[in-house]
Amino acid sequence: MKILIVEDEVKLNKALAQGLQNLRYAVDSAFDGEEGERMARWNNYDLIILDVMMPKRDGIEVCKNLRASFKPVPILMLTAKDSTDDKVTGLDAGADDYLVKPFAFEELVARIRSLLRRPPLASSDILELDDLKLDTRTQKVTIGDKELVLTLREYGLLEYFLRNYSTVLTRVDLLEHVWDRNYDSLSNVVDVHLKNLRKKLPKHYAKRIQTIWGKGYKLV
Amino acid sequence: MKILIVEDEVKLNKALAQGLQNLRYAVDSAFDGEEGERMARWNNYDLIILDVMMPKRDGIEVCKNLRASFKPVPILMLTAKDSTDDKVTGLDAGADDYLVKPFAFEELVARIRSLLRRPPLASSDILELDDLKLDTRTQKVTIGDKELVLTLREYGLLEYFLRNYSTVLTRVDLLEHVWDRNYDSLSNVVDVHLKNLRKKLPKHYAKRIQTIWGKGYKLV
DNA sequence: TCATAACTTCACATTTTCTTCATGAATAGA
DNA sequence: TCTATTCATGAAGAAAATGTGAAGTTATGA
Repeated sequence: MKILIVEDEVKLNKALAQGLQNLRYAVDSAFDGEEGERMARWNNYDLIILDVMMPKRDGIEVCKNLRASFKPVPILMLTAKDSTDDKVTGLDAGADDYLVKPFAFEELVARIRSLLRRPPLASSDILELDDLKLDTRTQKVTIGDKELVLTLREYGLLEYFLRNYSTVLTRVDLLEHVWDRNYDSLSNVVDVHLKNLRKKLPKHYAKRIQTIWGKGYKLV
Repeated sequence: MKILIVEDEVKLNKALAQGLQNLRYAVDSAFDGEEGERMARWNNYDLIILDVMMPKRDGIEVCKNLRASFKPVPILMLTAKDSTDDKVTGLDAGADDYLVKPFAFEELVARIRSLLRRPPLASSDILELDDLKLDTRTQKVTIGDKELVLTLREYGLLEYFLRNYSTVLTRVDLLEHVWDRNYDSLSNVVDVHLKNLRKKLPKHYAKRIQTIWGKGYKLV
């Protein structure tokens, strides 16, 4: 198991590294956010311990950047503050757990174990279909590294299809889950927005939203 | 994804609604327990945010009632109190998560994400006949690993036969269950579609839809 | 307030499936 | 065997569902 420690306090960094090495983890150290992010990109760590307050680039940003490029590695944040705000910002940025300084080494180890035990959390807030990715945090849709700009309804439809992969969805289903006001079912709004969505998707994705005649649609 | 907010503090309700709308959720609002419960029953929300203390009917009761009528929607409770007692009551009533007021909006969002991550429990029942399988969720019919493409009526007939294995079904039975509008019984629509279905099936399956002379058909 | 983008409605084109119909084949009973 | 009835089938027009462009309406943000 390989762990990256990103922490600017040199003493703490070295102490943690030593402690974890004693427990037979392979450990790399980085001493600022920039270096940490670079190392995280180039290697496949099993876990990253990430300090929040750091020179050059703070932990929140590093975390966001890694998640934005779909690195699903578990991230454990270290923070000096205990404010809800900080906690939430960290979790929202895509961290999996956080620990408030100062902490007992034993507690850190316990959390590391728990994170490593966890089944690989498939980049949990990102819905994927091959190289199409929909990030529910940033509400961005990308295909490869190209962003797809969708309107509210198009986004809603795509999200719902991704969450219900291969399920046949009727127009009423879609109206109920993507629209907030209720329409009479004889409107063809769904058809129209679906057409627009298909048009924005590359052809091979558009084809995967199949029309089930007399029933509705499904994503395959 | 559609969310129902049940919260009597109008200002808070509206603020939450606005905030969630900005995150591209479809949002409905209710301002007391009674209204909330009614809306929850009439619509299929992906999540319900439910205040505990409310006029007319409190959140605990609404939650219990919904669970009693088997609404499996994720429920996130909001409460002003932090007593364990309250928390337990809420979870006991069938809530899935719990948030104490005042809370940071970001934390609410983090919890919503976590609840929505839970895969929708789409009941997938599969009807089988040897290696012919019909999945009602995906509405896909396969024989071995080959897909059989059926039209609406063909699919309906096959499904009904599978559900009534070895029962003699009259043309009227089939008309009533597979067709929605009513035909005069002297039409031969059923015969025609049955012929088409048989034609698409491999011979040994086609033969198993037997003609019962003077009565109807049965699958054996 | 105005300008712009997004949404909804509508009318019509297109596609797919359905139903009818005519005819021939099969069956049961006399 | 003959006959009346029932069933099977191919083909074509009818009907229904879906796709689409454009106009009108609503919402949003500067």
